[in-house]
Amino acid sequence: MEAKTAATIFEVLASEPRLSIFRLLVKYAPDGLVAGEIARMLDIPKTNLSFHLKTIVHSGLASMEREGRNTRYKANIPLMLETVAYLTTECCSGNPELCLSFRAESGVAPEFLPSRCEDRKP
Amino acid sequence: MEAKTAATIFEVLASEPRLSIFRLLVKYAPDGLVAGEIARMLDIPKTNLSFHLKTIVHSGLASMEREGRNTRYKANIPLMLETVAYLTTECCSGNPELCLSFRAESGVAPEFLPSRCEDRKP
DNA sequence: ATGATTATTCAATAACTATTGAACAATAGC
DNA sequence: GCTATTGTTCAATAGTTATTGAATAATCAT
Repeated sequence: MEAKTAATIFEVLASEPRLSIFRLLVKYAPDGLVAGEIARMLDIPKTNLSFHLKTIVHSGLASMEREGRNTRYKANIPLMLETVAYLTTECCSGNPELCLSFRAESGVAPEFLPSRCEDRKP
Repeated sequence: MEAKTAATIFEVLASEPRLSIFRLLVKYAPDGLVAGEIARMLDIPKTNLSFHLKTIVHSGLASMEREGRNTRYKANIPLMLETVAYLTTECCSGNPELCLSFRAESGVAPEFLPSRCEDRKP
């Protein structure tokens, strides 16, 4: 993943309304939700919701498709995983042993941490 | 990690200059770099660099310490790992099987993907 | 002390992002 | 065809973030 792409994705996740929208889409994956449902669930005015959804779709983190008069939005989970991988790669590149030692100290449960980045091949 | 904290961190990573700075600090972990070195390496005016470094430090993604007339900045790798964990959790919450299947299909090498999120306990 | 080096703060401006109500377009049901 | 429903686009405004040069502070070397 290129840095520019990554920055665009982080820009989406950097706004609280957008992060909420995305989390909701992940929760309702793989079917997703239509705009009206999102607006109701998060209590965001529809016009502002459209604005944010446009940004999210533009980043690639969600897809949209028309369904009659509704528009259905679905989270792009592979792209989210690629983003996770990007951050992990940043961590490991050049510093595998560091990554390993920090993982051991961090208070985060092991099953939520990236695995085996310290084993990767150069 | 709270959503608000995550949003702050994503805000840091959402700007290209800041993402470059952070990547550089990760690359030079654990010793970090002093401001002047960063400015030279990335060709960012020092006054603008200060501005961005302040944001990064405020988010917690880097620490700063004076060294004579230099200021040394170091990446906070554990916080980056927590952020990775947060994204992973978002992905998996409610959808472990989905996460698993997408991981299998994704073109990303397994050692760069979050592991065993599908095994986590509720 | 003086001058050179390093980095931050300040102030001004530029650029961008968010929010909202009103207008508009498209579809569905009668 | 009309009306209600669903969503998007537009325009105006508000708010926030980025960038820069000039001024300032702190340290080091002589």
